[in-house]
Amino acid sequence: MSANFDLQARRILKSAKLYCTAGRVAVLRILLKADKPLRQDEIAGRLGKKRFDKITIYRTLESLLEVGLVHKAFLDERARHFELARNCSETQCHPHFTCTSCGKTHCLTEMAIPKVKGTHKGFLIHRQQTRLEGLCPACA
Amino acid sequence: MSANFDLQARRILKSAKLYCTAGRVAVLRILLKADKPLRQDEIAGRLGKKRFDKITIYRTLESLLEVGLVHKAFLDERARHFELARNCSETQCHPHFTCTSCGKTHCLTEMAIPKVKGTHKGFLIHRQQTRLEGLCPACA
DNA sequence: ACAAATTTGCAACTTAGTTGCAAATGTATC
DNA sequence: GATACATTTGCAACTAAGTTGCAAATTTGT
Repeated sequence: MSANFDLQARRILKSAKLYCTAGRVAVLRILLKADKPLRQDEIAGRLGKKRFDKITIYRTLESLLEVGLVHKAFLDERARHFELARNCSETQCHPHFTCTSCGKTHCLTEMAIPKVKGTHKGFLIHRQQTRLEGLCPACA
Repeated sequence: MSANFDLQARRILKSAKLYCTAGRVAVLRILLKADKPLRQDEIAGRLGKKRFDKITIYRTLESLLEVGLVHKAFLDERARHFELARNCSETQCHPHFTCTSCGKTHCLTEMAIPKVKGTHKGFLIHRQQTRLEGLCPACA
């Protein structure tokens, strides 16, 4: 299982034409296993004894962003959150739901958000992201 | 005109049962005149010679947030952006559009975003915010 | 004008993220 | 697997954004 994620991470990096380094494999592995957007320090925490400098983690995320493998999530928090660009179309990312009671964030990957049409008063819309707030099943 | 904004700001503060202080009037005035979400330092810049400590500005925004007069905008920037809760319904804020070419952000106040229905797999959705990306009229 | 409640400013601090550069690692080629 | 070149890494020092605690100042209701 563990090895599988590693292999998958390596394949992904290779096909994105990125140098396949220990740090990148480790970060990508964590993102592959994650079910929600993570902050730099959360990623660092999940690295366990494989320690990488925070700047390395930031730069890895930056590289993954550049090739479109990773997206930033827009949450009501000070730190940036990153996640694999999964369950996303070219024009729309899956919505993120944050519970106003417990504060936890969930990816609503199966939810269909109506898309806005391509142009509006001269604005050419390429991408759409939705943030939802309310009560999660545990708090409702 | 100037005086009108002041009066308006005072009235708003009064009806929100907030202490009507010079700092709050000044910040609210700026938000009333603004056509897009502003950062703390942008507000400070627009205060001109009326100087207030940044913490005062932050706390003012915090007070206005608490009574629902102000919202945070979700943009791809490090600093938080605040705007008056205008052109917003209880359940949905107007979308923010950021141009990927010039970087400017616009409020698309007249745009109707389809609302997600109330509940989804146990998630009770109260509020929805949309972020759009693409090319603005000037860059398209 | 007074007392109580609230807000303000300051200085010091935390947290998130960035810079520059030399050392280390990865990749392609022989 | 050694070489040369390109890219990435780690460090230390830094910037930017936002927060804290508290005493002094301001606002409000009476």
